[in-house]
Amino acid sequence: MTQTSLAPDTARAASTDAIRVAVSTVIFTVRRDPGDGSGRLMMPLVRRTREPYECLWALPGGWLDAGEGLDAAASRTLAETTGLTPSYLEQLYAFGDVDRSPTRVVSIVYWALLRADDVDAQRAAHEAAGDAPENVAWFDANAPGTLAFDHNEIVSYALWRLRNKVGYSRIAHGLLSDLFTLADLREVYEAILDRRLDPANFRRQVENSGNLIPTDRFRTGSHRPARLYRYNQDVELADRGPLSDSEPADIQPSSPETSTS
Amino acid sequence: MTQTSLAPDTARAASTDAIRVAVSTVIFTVRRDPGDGSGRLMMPLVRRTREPYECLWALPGGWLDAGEGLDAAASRTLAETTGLTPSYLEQLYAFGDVDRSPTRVVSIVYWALLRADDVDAQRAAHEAAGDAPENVAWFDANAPGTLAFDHNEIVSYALWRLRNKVGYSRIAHGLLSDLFTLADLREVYEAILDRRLDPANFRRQVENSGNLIPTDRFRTGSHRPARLYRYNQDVELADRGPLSDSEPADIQPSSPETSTS
DNA sequence: ACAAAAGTGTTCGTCCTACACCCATGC
DNA sequence: GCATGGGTGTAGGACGAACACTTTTGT
Repeated sequence: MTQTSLAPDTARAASTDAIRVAVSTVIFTVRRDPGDGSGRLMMPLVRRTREPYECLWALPGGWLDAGEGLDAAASRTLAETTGLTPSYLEQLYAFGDVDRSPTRVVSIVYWALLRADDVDAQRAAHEAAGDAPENVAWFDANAPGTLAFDHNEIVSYALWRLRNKVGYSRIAHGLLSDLFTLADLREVYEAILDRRLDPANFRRQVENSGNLIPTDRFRTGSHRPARLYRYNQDVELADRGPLSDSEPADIQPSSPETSTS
Repeated sequence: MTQTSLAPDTARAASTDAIRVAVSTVIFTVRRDPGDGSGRLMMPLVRRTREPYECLWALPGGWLDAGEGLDAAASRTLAETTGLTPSYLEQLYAFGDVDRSPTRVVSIVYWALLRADDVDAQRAAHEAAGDAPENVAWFDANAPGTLAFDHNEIVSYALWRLRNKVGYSRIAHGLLSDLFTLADLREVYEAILDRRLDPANFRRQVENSGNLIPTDRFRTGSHRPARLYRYNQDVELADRGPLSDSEPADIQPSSPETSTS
């Protein structure tokens, strides 16, 4: 599944019982709602241009190449289909039910985070280069509508994992730019957890966690200026267990080749 | 920081070799040490009978069949290679580095738990039926020696996950029989976490968790009799997220055939 | 009687939560 | 001045760690 608009021509056509391996990614970002000004968790999806599930929206992804690892395949297919390069990438789960696709496909699914300022920057870069990806649209991660394959279930699982992990790791920082106020950070937490947090208690929690380095800069413009903070780079972005040293999920820019057609 | 040690396109192998999908399982049980009487975390491994890594010990597993789901494949290959049927089974991670095997193999790895009383019972049943699995031996999960492929790394990750999960779910119960004392349960926790726990505080914690139902039976034989407890079956064995309702990792007996992939 | 495990009680420190309150800026 | 978000202080409750203590058995 999840061959988005990517060419599956390379796949051997005949053998019906071959098990193919695909890689897909659930990628989140937080965008400020123009309405009430609160942050909303958003997700880019790709419209399918062929059967099965033609015209339905699906997770970005593609086939695993014989010469690339799983992490690399996730980065590559994500860039090819959406033009985006995430700030954080982690494997989510392998989905392999027999009936999840008309042909037998095992999907290694990743989940990723994208910094708010990167969304527009990367899109603008693609616009300028004339290689803007087509068939990509942004959806409310909490209500993406009916998706292709078992992708609704996958998105639910990714959301569950994100909400869990925000409680015991620093992944929320993967959604912010280098400098941010505590209100920015709290907005991300509130978008993920979908509930309001006490500003006073939130401040103390993140200050005591030792992850934040206060700068001497402030953001002005409304009311009392708010201090800007930076991440402590010594601390891991997220707890990934003993696998964290093997491949730290740092993404290389990986020149996105125009291929969405 | 943008450079990740990824195989460049020059390394993309000549033939478009098919990517094969394997399923392996890290299975844990707690056995009482004959020496000091404390519980020890043990793990069955299978000796490889062919290249690569011939004669080295490896995780039980096998190839994914075209007509079976991932969970079913994990149960089947585990039974085929070790003759064991676990009490708990959950997907761990998908390993797919290009160089983790001479041929390109993506391994969907599961981890499983086995009740202490099931180990001997299942082994005795196989002895009687004359289909006792060969090339299977039990190892200390904390020091299994040098294993085939990347299986040392996989075992480390499974141990990390087990130690984490024992803190916020009831998986320890997957290692005990139906009736058990609080000392039995504590012994399991101590074997997993590899440290001693205060009996008094441990008692209150598990009693307040609502997972235990006290029976009116006691275990006698040494010192003051200890009350026997039973699990509250209404509570999930482990927190599996939104996937828990899809396939609750309950194992069907699935006739075990002796083999060693 | 004694040892040892089962089980209870109490104290202390830490962390989260709610909420009152002060501070600094734009208007 | 006044509204608003930034930032501090503080009291109360939940919970875990440490440990003293009582209970009940086998020997």
